[in-house]
Amino acid sequence: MNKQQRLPWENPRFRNWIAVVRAEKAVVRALSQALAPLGLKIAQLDVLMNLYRHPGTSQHELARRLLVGRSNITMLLPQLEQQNLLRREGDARDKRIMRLYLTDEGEALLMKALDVYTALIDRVMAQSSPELCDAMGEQMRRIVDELEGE
Amino acid sequence: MNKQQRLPWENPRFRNWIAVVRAEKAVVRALSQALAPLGLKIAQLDVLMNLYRHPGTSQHELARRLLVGRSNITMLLPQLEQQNLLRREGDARDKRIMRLYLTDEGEALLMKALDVYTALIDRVMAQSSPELCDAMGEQMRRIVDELEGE
DNA sequence: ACATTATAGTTCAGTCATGAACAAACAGCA
DNA sequence: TGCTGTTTGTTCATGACTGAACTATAATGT
Repeated sequence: MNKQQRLPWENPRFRNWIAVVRAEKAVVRALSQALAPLGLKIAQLDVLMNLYRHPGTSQHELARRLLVGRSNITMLLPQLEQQNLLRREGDARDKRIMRLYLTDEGEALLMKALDVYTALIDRVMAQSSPELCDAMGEQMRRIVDELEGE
Repeated sequence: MNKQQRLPWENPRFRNWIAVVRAEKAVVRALSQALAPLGLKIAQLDVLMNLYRHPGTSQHELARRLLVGRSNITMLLPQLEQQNLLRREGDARDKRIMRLYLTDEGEALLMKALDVYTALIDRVMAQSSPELCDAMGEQMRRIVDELEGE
């Protein structure tokens, strides 16, 4: 019950995790600024990326993949739709489902945004060797598995 | 200008970074749930931790260390003050400054919360060797340095 | 001493995500 | 067919955080 032992800032694991949080926050901030000239928010970029990889996704699937609530998607789409970045089509068989597709314009903007994104990631990840980077990615995936139960 | 090369999900660095974001999100979610029985939010725990390490901090300093706006601190404090977790004292020399101190009650609750926090971090970080964990922490600190300019 | 500038904290309006409650559409089974 | 339960998307009230404007104090320069 020695108090010193309990103080987490002397625990390497704890300090390292704090570093993860700070780094994530810093990159998110930098990415937000880098995307601003394109008129895109990170959440919107996430949507466009997912639609590029999975055209015809329903709003429910999209919400699940992005780890956000369905209502969030509902409120995110009109902005993107009005900018002609994506279109929504009612599913023929199931009238509840709205299927989402990128427009050409949306795809073009996505490509620009991905250039920005990858440039930033390359820059920050270049601080370490590819091997260490891979090891860290693997470590992070194990954490997710541990917490979300495979 | 081969399109394949530009798609970031085939870029290991990019995929590894996505893993970082997901892991951070998962841990934050788990921590929120683990702290709920104590009646604490993560933002509140951050405040208590900082006050423990730096008693007498001003609100401005606190905001800067937590990387949040000053107004956020202003709105965070009354809840904690009403629960008798901390107290605010006007600085004697500079009447603008409010200095913040943990109460005994606040310190006691902090210790409980830290137990919860360290248990979670130990659990997720136990997925990897201490050496790898340290290497990753170092990597993250380099990222922060790179983005925030030392 | 006085005017200017800077700083600490507060207030307020706006943004973004959440979760509960809801309507419409579907699925399954008597 | 009709009843029941489920799923999809929307609406709404709520909470967290932000940044700009504001007040009060303090520091600086002449």
